[in-house]
Amino acid sequence: MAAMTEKRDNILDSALTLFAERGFDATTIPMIAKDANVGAGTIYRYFENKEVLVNTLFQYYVQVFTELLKKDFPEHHSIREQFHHLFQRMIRFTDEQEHALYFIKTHNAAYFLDDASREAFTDLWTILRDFLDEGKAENEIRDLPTLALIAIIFGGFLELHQLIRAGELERTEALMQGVENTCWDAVRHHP
Amino acid sequence: MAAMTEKRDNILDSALTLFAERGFDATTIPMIAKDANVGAGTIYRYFENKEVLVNTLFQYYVQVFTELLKKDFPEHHSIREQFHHLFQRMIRFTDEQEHALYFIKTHNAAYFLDDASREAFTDLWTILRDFLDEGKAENEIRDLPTLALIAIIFGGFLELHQLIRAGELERTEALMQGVENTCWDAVRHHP
Amino acid sequence: MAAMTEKRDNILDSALTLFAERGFDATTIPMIAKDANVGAGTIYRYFENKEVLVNTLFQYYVQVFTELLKKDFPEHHSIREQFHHLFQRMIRFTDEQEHALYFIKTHNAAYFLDDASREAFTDLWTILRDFLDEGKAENEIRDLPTLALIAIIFGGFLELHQLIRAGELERTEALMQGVENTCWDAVRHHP
Amino acid sequence: MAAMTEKRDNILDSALTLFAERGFDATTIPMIAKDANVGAGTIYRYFENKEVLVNTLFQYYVQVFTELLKKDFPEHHSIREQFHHLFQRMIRFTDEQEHALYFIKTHNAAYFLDDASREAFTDLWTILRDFLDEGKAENEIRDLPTLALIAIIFGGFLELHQLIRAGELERTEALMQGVENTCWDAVRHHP
DNA sequence: CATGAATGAGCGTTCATTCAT
DNA sequence: CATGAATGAACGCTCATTCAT
Repeated sequence: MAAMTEKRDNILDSALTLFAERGFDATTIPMIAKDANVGAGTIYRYFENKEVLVNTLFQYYVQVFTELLKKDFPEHHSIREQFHHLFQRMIRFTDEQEHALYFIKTHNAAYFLDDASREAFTDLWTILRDFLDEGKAENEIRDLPTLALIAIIFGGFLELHQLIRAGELERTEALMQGVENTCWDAVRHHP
Repeated sequence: MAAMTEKRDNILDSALTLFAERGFDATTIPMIAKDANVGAGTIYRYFENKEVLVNTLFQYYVQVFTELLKKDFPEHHSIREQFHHLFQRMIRFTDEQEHALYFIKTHNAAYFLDDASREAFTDLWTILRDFLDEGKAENEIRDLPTLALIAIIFGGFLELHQLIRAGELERTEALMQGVENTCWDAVRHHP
Repeated sequence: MAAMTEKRDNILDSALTLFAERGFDATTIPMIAKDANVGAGTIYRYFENKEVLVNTLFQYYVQVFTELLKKDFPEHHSIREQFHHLFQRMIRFTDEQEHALYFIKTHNAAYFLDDASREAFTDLWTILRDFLDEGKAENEIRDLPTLALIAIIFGGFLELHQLIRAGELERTEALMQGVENTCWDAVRHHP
Repeated sequence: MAAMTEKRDNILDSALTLFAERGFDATTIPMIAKDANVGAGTIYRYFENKEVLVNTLFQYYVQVFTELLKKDFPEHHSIREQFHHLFQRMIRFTDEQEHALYFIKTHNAAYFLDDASREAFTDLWTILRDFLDEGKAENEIRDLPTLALIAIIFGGFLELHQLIRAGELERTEALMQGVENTCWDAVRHHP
């Protein structure tokens, strides 16, 4: 059972790893096929072409990430606690899905992303946007365009994640704690 | 007059934009040629090959940026004033060459960079590292790995810059002022 | 049946003809592909690149020729009979593969030949050299540098072969007989 | 004076040397221009294109060679003396025009030769043809198709010349004497 | 006339995509 | 359905040829 989509999943898994490790342009379809133990032609039974494959992958992991952030969101707790929730989930996502966030980070501005992918990425931002807007209303968050604040937190966090992935920085609890504080100090309202 | 290097400059300009927007691998020589309004072969009169072109470009903008940061650096002023200098120069650099910093950030670890490019990048890196290390020594900057601090500032700032370029955010003096404060609050030591 | 290597053989056949007629440098991959009725990319399924193709071809025909000369060599017969054996086999080789010997002769000193090709050619050379040296030792062959004798026989024979191929001379048994005698009179010791 | 064709001569000289040393395909127009101390465009003032240049060159030297063989031909001497004359002139031509015969030898079957070049080459053979026909009539020359005899002498001689040029054989008087005897023994009538 | 910067066709090669099996 | 051999468009790059100076 479930054999019908097994190949599809293998293809997606292999594609994720290879896109993260080598990038979209340097990853060939035969490479993915070999890693997924399928024929090159088989990939085209599940995905119209290479761009559809990468967009499918991108949207899937952006949605997984989005849902992870949303789930168990401490609606009625303090802004600081909500920030902690979001930040910890971001960290958890990078821990659980070794390649996913790196793939998202390195491909989120790519020329081949379609509207659905860009929209999914925007949805991800919406969570942060709503949170920050609420925080600004409560005077807990700095009065700067919300988009700008997201860019700073997200851009900073992803850049850091990239360094950890590249092995240039060690992922310790202390570091993650420090980064959370850093990002919080960046966006919080300073009296 | 000055027509002798006009084509070379057009090529470099087109290459910068395309490398920044699509990346080195996804940018083809015919694309650059078309954008620069020259024949594909003409590019090879000025640059030995595609890798020499990208390295020339990389070194040029890294050096321009490095010199811009170094010039008039307020050596004996406060860490905050030094931060202000660096941040304003970074803003000025992105204003003057909207693609250059993004190009540098997305290509600084690329497989095709030669020794001169890596060296130039190290020089740039050194300015920021020395500044942050000095700041940490004076207890003015947060005690986090220097690499992490640079990642957060750059990652955040560039993500923002992308939004401005995309027209999603308007570049006002007030915004830039706010972003500088945000980044300062991120990295400064909070007593 | 046997369809699996049909394309490979077509490619080799076309390459042999074109390399012989135009030379390696003037023969393009598209030319070979067109002549072999395959796509240009197909050639690269069978041969890593153009140089591997030409080396494969070279080694193959040098070996075929070498073995043809060696087989049934009348070791203990007279020099004249040995000469007859070698000459008849050379004629047979050109009859069976009209371009092969000319291809070998025009490419045996080429810059793109690899070690295996040079070695194979040396083996071929050795047969003729040993025969002529033995003949000189027995005072049956003219006392001229062995290299010169080989050059004269091969140069003469191939020039003639070209005339036959061009249709300017008819290949009759009498002609071949006459040519063998001519070449023998060229190299034999005249008392 | 004579300045008007000086450039043309320089171009032809450089082309001869380069075609002989590297072959037609591996010689570029800029190479010839540089060696001849003219601009690349200048070559096109004197020769319509690269093929016209190589054909002009080919025809010129084939004619020079042809005339050298014809001049002072010992019409009423013995066949053997006439053969000696022709052979010595062949040798003299290779001595005087270091690159010319090698160029002719390596390019006489090339795909780019036009009708005039092939005709000139045929004219060269005509001298040998008339001589051999006369010799056959006098029963001094072997009874084999004249074309075949020319191929053997000429092919053999040129192949040998190539070895000398390549440095694999030393050009001594004894060798040249031996080669003449070899060729004579090849074509003469053996009673 | 002479030039050489500029061009673009065509090279060797790769790889996304197709389709006969 | 699954495959991988085959394809050909498009890559980076070279160089014969043109033409503004």
